[in-house]
Amino acid sequence: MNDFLARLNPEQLQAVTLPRQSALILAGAGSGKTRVLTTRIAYLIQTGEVSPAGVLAVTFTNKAAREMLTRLSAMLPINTRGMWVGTFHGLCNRLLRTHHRDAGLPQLFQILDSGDQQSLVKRLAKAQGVDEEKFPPRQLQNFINNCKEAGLRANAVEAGDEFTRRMVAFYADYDAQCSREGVVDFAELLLRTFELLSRNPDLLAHYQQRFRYILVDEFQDTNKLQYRWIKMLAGTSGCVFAVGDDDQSIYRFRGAEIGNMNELVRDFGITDVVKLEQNYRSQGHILDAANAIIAHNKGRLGKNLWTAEGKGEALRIYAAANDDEEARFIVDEVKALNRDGIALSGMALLYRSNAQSRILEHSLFRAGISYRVYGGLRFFERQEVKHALAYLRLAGNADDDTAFTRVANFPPRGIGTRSIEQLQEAAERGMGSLMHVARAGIVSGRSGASLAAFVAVIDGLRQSAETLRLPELIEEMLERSHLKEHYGAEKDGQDRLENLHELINAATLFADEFEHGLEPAGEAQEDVANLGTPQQQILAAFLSHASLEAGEHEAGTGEDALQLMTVHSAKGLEFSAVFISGLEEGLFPHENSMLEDGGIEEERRLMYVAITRARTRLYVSYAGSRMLHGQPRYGIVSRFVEEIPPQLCKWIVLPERPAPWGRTPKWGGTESASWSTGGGRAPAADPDRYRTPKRSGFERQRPDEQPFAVGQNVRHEKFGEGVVIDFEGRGLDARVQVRFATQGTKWLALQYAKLVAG
DNA sequence: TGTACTTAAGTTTTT
DNA sequence: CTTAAGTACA
Repeated sequence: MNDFLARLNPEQLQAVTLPRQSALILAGAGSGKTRVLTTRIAYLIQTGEVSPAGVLAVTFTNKAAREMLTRLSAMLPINTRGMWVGTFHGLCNRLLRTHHRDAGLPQLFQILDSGDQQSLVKRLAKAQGVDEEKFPPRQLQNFINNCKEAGLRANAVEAGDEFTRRMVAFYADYDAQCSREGVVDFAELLLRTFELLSRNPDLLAHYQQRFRYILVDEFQDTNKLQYRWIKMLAGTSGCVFAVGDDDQSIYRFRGAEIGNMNELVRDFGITDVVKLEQNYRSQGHILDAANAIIAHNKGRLGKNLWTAEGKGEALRIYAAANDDEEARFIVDEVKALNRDGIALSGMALLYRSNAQSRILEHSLFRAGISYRVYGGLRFFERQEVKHALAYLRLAGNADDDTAFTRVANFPPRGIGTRSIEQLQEAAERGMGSLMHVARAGIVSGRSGASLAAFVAVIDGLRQSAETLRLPELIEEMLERSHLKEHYGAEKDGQDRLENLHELINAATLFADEFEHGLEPAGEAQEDVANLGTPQQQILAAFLSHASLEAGEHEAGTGEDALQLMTVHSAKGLEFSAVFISGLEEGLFPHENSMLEDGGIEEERRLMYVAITRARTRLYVSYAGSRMLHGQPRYGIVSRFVEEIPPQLCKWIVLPERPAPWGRTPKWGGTESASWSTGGGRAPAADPDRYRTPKRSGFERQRPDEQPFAVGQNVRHEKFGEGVVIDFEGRGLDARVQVRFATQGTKWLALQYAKLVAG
C-alpha cells in the first residue's frame, strides 16, 4: 500500500511517519519539502488516521496550494476538492464568507488589494486634511498593515508620541471607513478571522475538532498573527506539522517572524526537530557556495546541505563595466547554453528588484530571445481590468467607495473633482457611502444629471447581476459603462480592449468551472453557498478570485522562454541554469536593508535562496556602473560575491570596451580577452574562455576612484561649462565641486547632477 | 470640466 | 527613464 513511502530517504520517512504529535521539520532548499508535506497528508489519510476533511494545510502562495493538491490527487484516489488546502488568505476568505454574519461583514464583502488599499488611504488622508509631507500615504498604509499583522486593532496600539498617536487615529478611521464600505484588506482577512474565532467559542471548538491535523508550509514566513491563528485552531488537542527553513526566511518586511520557529518548539513541546539536509537539486560547487555564504549569518538553527551527486561545474563570476555589458554577457551566455541543449525555460535570470528587469528585457528583445517576466503587472492589476472590476464591484456592493471613485468619472462623463468632493463631504456628514449620497441628489445642475446617469448605470448593472451569467454581465457592463467605446476610440486602446476580452474569457472559464464544481473555482463554491442569487454568488467568488489570485496562471507557460523574476518570486522554483545579476553593494544587498538591523542577514538569506535555485550552472554578475533613473550610479562589488570561496569560482574575462564616461574602467577587462563576443564559437562549451585571474584584479573600488578628476572639464545641463575643483565622498554620496564659467561655484551630488565630461 | 502639457519625484522584496 | 501630480488653456 504505502508505495509512496518507498522513495523517501530515512529523514523524510521519519518525518512522514511521525506519530500523532506536533513537529517541526527543518527542510533545507531542495531537500524534498513539498514531497514530505504531501506524503505526510497522504500517509495520514491512507492509514485512516484522519479523513480528508480533518486536514488543514496552509501555504503562502496559490501556486504551492495547487501543487500540493495536484500531488495529493496523484497519490490518493480521493476527491481533493472538499479539502482545506489553501493560502492563509484564501482559507480566511472561505471562513469569513461562510460566517459573514458572525464576522460582522456584509454578504458580498469585497477584498482590497494593495493598490485599492493605497487609494483608500490616499482618499481618506486627503479628506481629513492629513499633511502628506509628514504622513506619506505609503507609510500610513504600512503602519496599518504592520499593526494588523501584529494582531493589533487601533485601540490596542500603544502610542508613545504624538506622531504615533496621529497614525493610530488614522488607523481607526481607516477601519471605520472599511466597515462602512463593506471591504476588507489582505491583513484584515486574517485579523477578522482570528477575532471571529476567538469571540465564538462554539465555532472555534467546531473547527478545532474538525481539523485534527494542521500542516503549515514555509513556516518561517509566518507572521505573529498567523502563528496565533495556527495556535488557536490547534487548541490543546490539535497537531501541527510545520515545515520550514530559517535560512530561507525572506519576508520579514511583511511581518514574518523567524522567532515563530522557536515559539512553536516551546509552545507545542516539540522534543526533536527533524532535519532534511540532503539536497536533490544542486551540484556540489553550487551547494558549497550556498553553505559558505549562509554560514556568515548568526543565530541559525543550523543545517548543512549536502548532495550525493558530484561537484559539478564551477560558478561563473562576471564583472561587467556597466549594466549594458552585463546584459550583453547574459544574452550571449543564454544563447550558448541554449545551443548546448538547455531549454530556455530551464534557465532563470534573477534580480533583486523589479526595476532591473527593463534593461535586461531590452537586450533580450534585441537578441530575439523569448522570455517571460514574472511578477510584473499582473492581469487583474491592469488599469482597464481594474476599471472593469470596479463596475462589477459596484454591481455587487454599491457602498464600495473605492470602486465608486475609480469609475464615477471614467470614462469621462462630466463628473468632476468638485462633484466628487461634494459627495465626499456629504458622505462624511451623513456617514453614508458615496453611492448613497449620490442618490440623494445633492449635486445640482449639469453635474447632478451626469451623476444621476451614472447611478442609473450602476443600478441597471446591479439588477442584471441577479440574473445574468457572469460573461454576459461583463459584456453588458462594458457597453453600459462605455468602457468599450472609450478604449475603442483611444489611439492605443486595442491592447486594452483585448485585455477586456480576456477578462470575459476568464469569466467564462470561471463560471463554467464554478457551475460544474471543478477546480479551482469549485473550491470556492462552498465559500459563498449561503449568499444571494446563484449569479451573485458567482460574481462574488470571481471578484475574490481576482483579488486573491491576481493572475498567477498567466498564459505562455507552454512556450519555451527564458524566465525573468525577482529573487523573491524565485523561491520554491528550480532551474538548470541560473543567472543572478546586479551583485553590487546597495543593490544586492539593497541599501534600504543596511539601515535595519538584521537587514544584511535577510539579504544574505535572499542570496542563499537565489543560489540554491540552480541545478548545474550558476552565473553571478555585477556592473561597475548602472543607469538608475536616467543617471549613472557607480557600484562596488557585493560582499556576497566575496563570501563565495574563490576555489568554487571561475571569473570570466571579456575584452575591453570603452567606458561611458570616457575613461578606462577598473571594471572587468583588465586582462586581455580569452575570447571575443563576435567569435562564432559556442562559448559555453569552450573551457578556454574562462580564466581565473588574480583576486586582486577584482578588489573593491578604491575611495579615490572617481568618475571625475580634479581639473577635469565638465558640462552641466543647466549651468553650462565648468571645471572640477574638488570632490568628497564616494559611491552614492559622492559630490564634486565645480566652478562654472557663468554660474559660479557649486557642489553637485553625482547621484543627481547630470554631469558630462566635456 | 477635460485635456494637453510641464514639472517633480521616486523607485525592495508581495499574499 | 518612467509615473504621478500640477498647471494652463480650450
